[in-house]
Amino acid sequence: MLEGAARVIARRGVRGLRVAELAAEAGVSTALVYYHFKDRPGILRHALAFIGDRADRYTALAEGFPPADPADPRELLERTMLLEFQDLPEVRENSTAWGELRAHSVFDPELREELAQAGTAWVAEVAELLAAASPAAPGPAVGAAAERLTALLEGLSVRWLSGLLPLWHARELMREGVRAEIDLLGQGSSSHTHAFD
Amino acid sequence: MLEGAARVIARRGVRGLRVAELAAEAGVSTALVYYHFKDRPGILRHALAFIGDRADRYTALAEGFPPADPADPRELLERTMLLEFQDLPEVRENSTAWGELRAHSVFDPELREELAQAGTAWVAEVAELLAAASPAAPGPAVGAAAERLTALLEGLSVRWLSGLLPLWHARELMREGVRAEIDLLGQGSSSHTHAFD
DNA sequence: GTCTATAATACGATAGAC
DNA sequence: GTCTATCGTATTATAGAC
Repeated sequence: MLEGAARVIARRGVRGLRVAELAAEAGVSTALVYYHFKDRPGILRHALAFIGDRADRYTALAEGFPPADPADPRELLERTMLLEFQDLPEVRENSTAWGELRAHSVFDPELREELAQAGTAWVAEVAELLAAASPAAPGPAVGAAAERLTALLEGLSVRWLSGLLPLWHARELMREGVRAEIDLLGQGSSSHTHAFD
Repeated sequence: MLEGAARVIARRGVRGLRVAELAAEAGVSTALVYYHFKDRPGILRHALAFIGDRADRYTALAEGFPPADPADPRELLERTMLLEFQDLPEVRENSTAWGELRAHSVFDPELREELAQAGTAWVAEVAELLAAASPAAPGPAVGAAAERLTALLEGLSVRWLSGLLPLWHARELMREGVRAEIDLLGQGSSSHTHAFD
């Protein structure tokens, strides 16, 4: 039933989700949906949690996998970021639903808390990978790079999912972005501090 | 009336837009709204065009303005990108509405065409500024950098608007992003070409 | 062009049987 | 736990007068 909710959100968006459609998708009555989730916001809450868990699950895949496990940390980071850009139903569905929840949170303060938590954890994870790839870099610079990379990922993801950017191109831009940030971190902490504004 | 539509979209989102609310906002009856825009999709179409125009108008502001007009092209680019990150009602409203239309386009193919056009123009504009800031850089590299910077802007914008990122921080990350891409372009086109994947 | 109804329907939610 | 039936309301859209 939660899978059904994720599927419907990915197909219609958060506000496009109709309880009747979700019920049909899961092959049950609307009454049963309400029995389990109480009301519409309840559906959204559970779906959000489910989608978040599922994303964690396949993010964990980047570690422990085929070519070169303990290998180059830069490649591990690159692989992790590229996990979001795959034309597999589950990934596409998850990316779409997650992006929609993110976009929706602009208008729905209730969604923000859980989203903020997940978002912070995700940025921290990227920062950790980044730090491994560039051990000499100062903490704040790594944090900023992680925020930029995750924001870039989200921007590219929307373009891919709305068909504005072909998958291969999104992947290439993401890869180059990772390299750019790592280069920048490696380049050392000279000049680039500015106090104005 | 179009101002009203933009305002309501910024407040409730595309799918949260209610014809009655828009009518109230503009101080007219719902019937009059339908008289002018035909139906709900019509409202969206016109609102989208209006919001796009308004964005163009204030993007043009970055050129011809106070400190140092013919100055450093890098600073011009930086200023242009930062125009989206201002806590002024009109800017916030426009950013919110535009972001929402972008997000909504994932689910609504009809919105894509006009959105794609505006998006392409915007990327091209950034590419031009980028080329001016780094004249020696090869065209494709400049194009890629422009796509990354605009995608980064969009990702940061969503985070700012949903309260996940304070304005000053979004601005700082954007500024550093611009510098990173320009540095990268300046650094020359050595190594960074990859044929795998 | 602009209004006051009002029709038509879509949608969330619940009651009550099994 | 699960269903069928249905209620109440919110929302889009139109008719018809001014």
